[in-house]
Amino acid sequence: MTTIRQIAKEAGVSVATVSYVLNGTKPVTPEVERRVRLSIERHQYTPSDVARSLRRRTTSTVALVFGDIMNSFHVRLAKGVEDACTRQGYGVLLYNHDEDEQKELKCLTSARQRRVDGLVLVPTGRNLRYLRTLQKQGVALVQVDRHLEDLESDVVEVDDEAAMFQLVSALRQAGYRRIALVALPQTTSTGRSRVQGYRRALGDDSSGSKIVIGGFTKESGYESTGALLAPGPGRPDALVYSSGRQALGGLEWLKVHGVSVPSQLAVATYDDEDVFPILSPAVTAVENRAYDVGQKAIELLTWRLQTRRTGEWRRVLLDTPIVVRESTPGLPH
Amino acid sequence: MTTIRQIAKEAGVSVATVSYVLNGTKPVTPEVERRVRLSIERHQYTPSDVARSLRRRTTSTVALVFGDIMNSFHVRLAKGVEDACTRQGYGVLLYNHDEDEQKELKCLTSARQRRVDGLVLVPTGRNLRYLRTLQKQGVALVQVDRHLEDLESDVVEVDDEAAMFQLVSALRQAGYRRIALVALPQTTSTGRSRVQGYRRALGDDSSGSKIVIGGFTKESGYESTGALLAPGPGRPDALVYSSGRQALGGLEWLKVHGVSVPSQLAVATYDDEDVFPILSPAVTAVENRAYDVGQKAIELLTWRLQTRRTGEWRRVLLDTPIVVRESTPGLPH
DNA sequence: CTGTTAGCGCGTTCAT
DNA sequence: ATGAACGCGCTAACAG
Repeated sequence: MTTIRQIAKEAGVSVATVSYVLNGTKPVTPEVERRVRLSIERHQYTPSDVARSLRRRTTSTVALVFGDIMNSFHVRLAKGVEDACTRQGYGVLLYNHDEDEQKELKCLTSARQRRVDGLVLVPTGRNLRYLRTLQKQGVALVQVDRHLEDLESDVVEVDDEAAMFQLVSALRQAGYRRIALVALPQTTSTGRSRVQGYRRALGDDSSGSKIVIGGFTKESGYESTGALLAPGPGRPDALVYSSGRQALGGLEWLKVHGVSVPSQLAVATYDDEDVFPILSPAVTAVENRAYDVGQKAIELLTWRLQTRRTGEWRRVLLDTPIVVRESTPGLPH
Repeated sequence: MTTIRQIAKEAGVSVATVSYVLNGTKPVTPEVERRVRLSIERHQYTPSDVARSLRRRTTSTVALVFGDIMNSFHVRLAKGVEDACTRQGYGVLLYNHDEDEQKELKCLTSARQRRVDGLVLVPTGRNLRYLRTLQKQGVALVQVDRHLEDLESDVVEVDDEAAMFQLVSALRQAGYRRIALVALPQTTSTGRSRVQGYRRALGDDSSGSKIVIGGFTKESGYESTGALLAPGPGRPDALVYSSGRQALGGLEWLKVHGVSVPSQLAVATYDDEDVFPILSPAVTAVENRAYDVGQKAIELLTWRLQTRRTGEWRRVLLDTPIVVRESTPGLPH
């Protein structure tokens, strides 16, 4: 592979000069520049980013670490991050931790070893210590979608509590009385906020309250639905899912077991999967602004990297409109 | 940031020794090893992959370049690639080209500059020359999902022609007579194969044949459906989409315009989006084995990288079962 | 055998 | 416009 020295030799100049031409760092005689460019062209020469990174002590790379790219929230997040990074000249290294603390640590280790400049993380377990050393070493960290209580960093989230409160309140006002919730694991801030919003909306009247803790997968939605709709008294008249994946699984259960939506049961969910509009009935959902979250995260990240400042952490809370559709008759549009 | 020299100094040995301990390259006295490890531990030292890459002339990184991660095929592909790469110790750099030739070139340029070892590419336009120089420079290239006719490389694809042939044949045997097709742009091998399969299945009887060339987006599916179902004679009794995105858009059109599936119109599509089972009616689809494609691609890639062989290109063709559901009454399961 | 010295890989940047 | 040091880890050749 061609190196800067070969270009220099062929153009009859020093390597420094070639570097100046390449980066426009210092003025260069037109004639010399011409010769250099010619040689570069002839060899299809491209400077090595790895050598460059070594010298500059930055890699222009950010790691994107989250649970599972098959999750619609994460896909959009990835797209938002990717678009923003491309605009800013950053590369994106992709890591899935599958909501497993061990795997997450491996991702973080690898990212550090690769000397990424920044880290966009949907944190799982408590790899606190490690994240802190990362920060100390100058890696810019942005937590997205959820955050660890004991870790100071920039954070970009959606206002989960408010959205869930709004959704459940609207259901109550529409006359639903036994509103059940499929929650997320309470180990995540997101999971907790959504339950809080639900509780606050129900207020003192927790008679119809019913919560099952589900997971992040379609399968967990399927099972949780079965658990909530077990025959017996106090069968729910409305079901709220905490994630799009859960809802997809849940809808499958309902379809298989012949529960008709919305006549027998109203359904609403977090995360606006892009099929919800075309389902029959179309599903009411809390819009997930994952794309915006990704964009914003990179915005904060690049600001940190450019200013090299630390402290005064920012927390961005995006509000999330509810899109009312056919699965919840009675809700105001 | 800690360097190998600081570790060496603190442990009272030379940098070479530390390197040997790190990589197990040469045997080292237990006592010395202990001291080195202790110092490494104390400083949370991790060797820099960028320095390592510079020296080793490999980056243990592959670039994944495709149209748009929002596409279900690409998501699964990404997951397959990611899983396989993680197992093999490779990092994954993510690039979207949005089916735009210019952007694709930028992705490729960036990937080259970063000195990735390999490239998993869903090729768009004809950046042939550039891809060839990449190959000459030792970058392992695998084309996936589609391929450029004039570019020799390893290829992993799905047997599009066969799948479409099978699907349309089955529709004919079930009694459908006016089977319309929403195709993909004919600039891609995939787009062409799917049309070929369709044509071959119809045989001489092209009377009911009707093709509209759509794009890669949901929106294009929406519009194409409108075009095919314009009032008039010879209205199709079955509609086949060439991609999951198209189908999602198309189903929205059908829902909006009150066309009832399957009583007025049968629908089948390529790409098994994971909501198809829960739609009403559930949609018949050609399973997309994107995850397997990704796995296989990395398998070929790492083989190339390890053996450093070139030539004798392999082409892997995965077969894709058809999953018959409710949207196509009469089809055998 | 164990450990050291020295220089490489490639681009950047400061002093000349 | 140039020479040379530098960033950081690897490894061939060499010494004890």
